[in-house]
Amino acid sequence: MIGAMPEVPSDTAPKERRKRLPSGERRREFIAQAIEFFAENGFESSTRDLAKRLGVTQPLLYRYFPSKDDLIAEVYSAVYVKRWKPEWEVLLADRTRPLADRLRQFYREYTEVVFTRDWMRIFLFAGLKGVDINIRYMGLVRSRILDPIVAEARAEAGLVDANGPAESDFAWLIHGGIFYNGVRRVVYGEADATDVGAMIDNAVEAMLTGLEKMRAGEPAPKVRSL
Amino acid sequence: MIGAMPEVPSDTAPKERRKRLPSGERRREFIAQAIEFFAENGFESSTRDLAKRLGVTQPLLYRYFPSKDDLIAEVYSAVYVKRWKPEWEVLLADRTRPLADRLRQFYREYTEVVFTRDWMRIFLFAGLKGVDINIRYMGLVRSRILDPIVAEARAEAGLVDANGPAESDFAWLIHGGIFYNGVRRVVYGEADATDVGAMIDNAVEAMLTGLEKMRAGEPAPKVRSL
DNA sequence: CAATCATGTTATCGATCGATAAATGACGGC
DNA sequence: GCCGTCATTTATCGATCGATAACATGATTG
Repeated sequence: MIGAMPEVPSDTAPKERRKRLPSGERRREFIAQAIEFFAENGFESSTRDLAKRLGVTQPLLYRYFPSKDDLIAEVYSAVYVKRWKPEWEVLLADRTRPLADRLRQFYREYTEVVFTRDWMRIFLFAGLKGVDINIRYMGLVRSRILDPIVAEARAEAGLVDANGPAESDFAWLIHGGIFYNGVRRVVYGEADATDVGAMIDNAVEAMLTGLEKMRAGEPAPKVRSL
Repeated sequence: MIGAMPEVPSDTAPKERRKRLPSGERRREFIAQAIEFFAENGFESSTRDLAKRLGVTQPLLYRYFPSKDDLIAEVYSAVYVKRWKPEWEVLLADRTRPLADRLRQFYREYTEVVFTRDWMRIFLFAGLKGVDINIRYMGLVRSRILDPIVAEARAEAGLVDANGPAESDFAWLIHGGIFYNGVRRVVYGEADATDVGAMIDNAVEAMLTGLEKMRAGEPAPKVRSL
């Protein structure tokens, strides 16, 4: 049946009839499309629908991935690991600039990655599925982002000792507020009109003033760096 | 087969062998258990597993609900509608008390409802499923909670005109931060150790000071109420 | 041009899904 | 104590799921 009617074989088009891609290229295409597919429809969607979207047959997926779960693991890796920018940690630690500047730039870059439909939805799907990768990711956010922010804020105020747990919690509060703004935008389709940059500016200011107030009850700094 | 071995009919126990509950009572039990079941396993879980948890057979569900989607709709209603407390709106508008007090009490009561495993997970599952009920719920939060908060803050400062969109956005930021704290607690199992009350107190203070700063650039109030 | 091998498809299995029809059995009214 | 009503179970249907085996085909190489 299929193939009997050649459905207008456009000679100009790349003639991408239906076959023969090199292994690596095909695999990359599978993962890239699987990200969007699972982000949109959830991980419980069928491999047949994914194959249909890819324009191949379903068993072909199993030539590239041993099981559906292995494909999903590749999706996780592509989204979580490969979109994390190590330069963020460098940026946050750059004491030649005021911390407020660094935070504004960081959250602009961070939201550019995270405030996307596939990142957000895959994060939420994975979280509800109970996979450990989300917990590890939040550990990364704490250790590489939030704790450094608190430390930088203390350093800018002339304090050198360790962070208190309350400060870390407050940084989580603002960070979570920013993140949830992305959830509202991307998952619920709200807040499109409002400006991300303005939201970030207000959030950064609230974070810094909140951290400052939180340090008010502490003893005066013994060493002033500047 | 079943019934041939009475599997130790404990005479002391309520002898809940396997049958005959009045219709209304059975229906309520189904919905109550379906909330926990779907919250834990997602809405794509099978009706057979739900029936097993309930100790009944799967077709019995279809005598009480026309379809699985109808049962899910009942779950939504039970979680979203019936756990919303109208007195929250009264509390927030009670101008005999300082706004900070009202906010601290409100968020303590609100998180008592929302920071539960089934509420949180059903909210997130429903959001990813794309059902409109979540969008309507967030409209409720804005109109009954956040906009009133902004209005109360302006009133306490002696302003009487309408809210600006930036203030509403900032209220969403802090509210989202509180909500996301619940996600971390309930969904990801983090932050159990830290105190919810302390987090709320810091969040309320940040919200009020943030709103105050946001009004700083505006013209002076023409009418002072007190 | 024929042999080879990796890519891709066809066909199909066993399990599980939501849902329906028919049989069963517990309980109250008489 | 029988009887009918209605809650509940047994049995089953058609669709869909992940996965596997067997077959087909295009490209490469000698």
